[in-house]
Amino acid sequence: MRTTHETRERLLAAAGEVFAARGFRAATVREICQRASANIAAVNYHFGDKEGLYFAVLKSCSEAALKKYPPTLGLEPNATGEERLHAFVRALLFRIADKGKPSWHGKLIAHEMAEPTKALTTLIDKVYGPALKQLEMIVRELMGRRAPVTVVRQCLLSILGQCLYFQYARPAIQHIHPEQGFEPVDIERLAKHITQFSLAGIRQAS
Amino acid sequence: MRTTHETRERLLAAAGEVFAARGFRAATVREICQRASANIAAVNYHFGDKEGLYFAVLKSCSEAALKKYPPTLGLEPNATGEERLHAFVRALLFRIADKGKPSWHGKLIAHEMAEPTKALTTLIDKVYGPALKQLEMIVRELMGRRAPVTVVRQCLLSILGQCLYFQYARPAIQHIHPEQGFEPVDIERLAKHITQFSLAGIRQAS
DNA sequence: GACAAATTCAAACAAATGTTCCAAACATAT
DNA sequence: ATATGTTTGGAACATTTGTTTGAATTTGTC
Repeated sequence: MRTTHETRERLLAAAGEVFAARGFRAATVREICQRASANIAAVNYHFGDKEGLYFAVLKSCSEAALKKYPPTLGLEPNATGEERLHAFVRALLFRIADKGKPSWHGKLIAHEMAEPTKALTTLIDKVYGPALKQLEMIVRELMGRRAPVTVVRQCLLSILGQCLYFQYARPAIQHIHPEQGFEPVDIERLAKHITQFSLAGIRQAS
Repeated sequence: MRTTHETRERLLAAAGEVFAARGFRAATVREICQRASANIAAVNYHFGDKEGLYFAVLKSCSEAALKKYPPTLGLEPNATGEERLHAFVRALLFRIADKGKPSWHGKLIAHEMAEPTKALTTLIDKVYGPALKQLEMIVRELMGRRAPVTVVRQCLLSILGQCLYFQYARPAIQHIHPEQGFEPVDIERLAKHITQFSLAGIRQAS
């Protein structure tokens, strides 16, 4: 039988919104089903239970985010280390600031960090591991072969921290600095700043 | 009547642990009362409702954290901008990495960020506003009077991002880099790195 | 010691929530 | 058209959770 899985898709979409807005625990299957115009029992039928739906959403979102903004966003094959760092930062920021489906991803991850479920480690290994390796190679190239691993790691965390801060502290930032926008123009500016800031930090540490 | 408020204090302590571990919604008053060896009705009697207890914990924790690690931690009155930046970063990191009562604070804030309640804006205005102003003055001093406000703000966010990342992504960091410790020695090293990294970034942006 | 206020306690309540059940509706293949 | 497997619908169930209630107990004051 060729199942169209219409309601399954609708559930996935609705669950993305609700989980992102309320977090796993606070989200109710009733609200999700209502938004999806599905029956209450639909979640259990299609995903086993609420947790199964959550994992499916997480998987779907992270894949969508990485697909829409790959870490090599608009990069020449023979790009320099500086250009590759900029591309990485830019893609990461756009992934965070996106307003469509991938944007749920950021909020879901934020909830995961504050209150990790079993899904977190899986997600890190499968989705973020490769991206992190990539950044590590960029930093290593910028610092030279002789840089100790601990220093490379610290620089890695500094770069990631600057980017992910916007995911973590968005509500606070918008409250303290209401003039800070999150439009594409602002993101571009931000990406340039973080790249320059980090390049200076990296060179100083080399 | 001179009320000793013993159970009130015990509730506050127990609630700190439980709220930090599970977040506001997932925490149950039953578990809190059990840990505090108090009756189920104690929360409502002493704090009105669960939310009242939560606000009280948040207030108590943030005050304790700022008191234990003031932003001027071990600073000479005639310190240089570099020294003051280092002191600020160091205090912030220690506040985050603390294992006692103030450590709950970090996790509570993480939950607030992922899912803001009314308490967040109040907390930002009352507790974090002053500390942020302080960092802004340090950065401004380092960058010189002629630095545009937008650039200062970006550097501010870069510094905060590097520090708060350890609060936000602790579970992920510990999973990816299990060799990264959070002991006082590690924090000192980290504070030095972030300070140097940021100083280079700031000078580059000036 | 007696009285009043404050606190604790056990029990129950009301609302919300994830899940299950089973019949009805639907789609597909023979 | 019939049979079979799949999906949906509505209702009910079992559990959890925050809150309330009213009596019992403790505490402070005179």
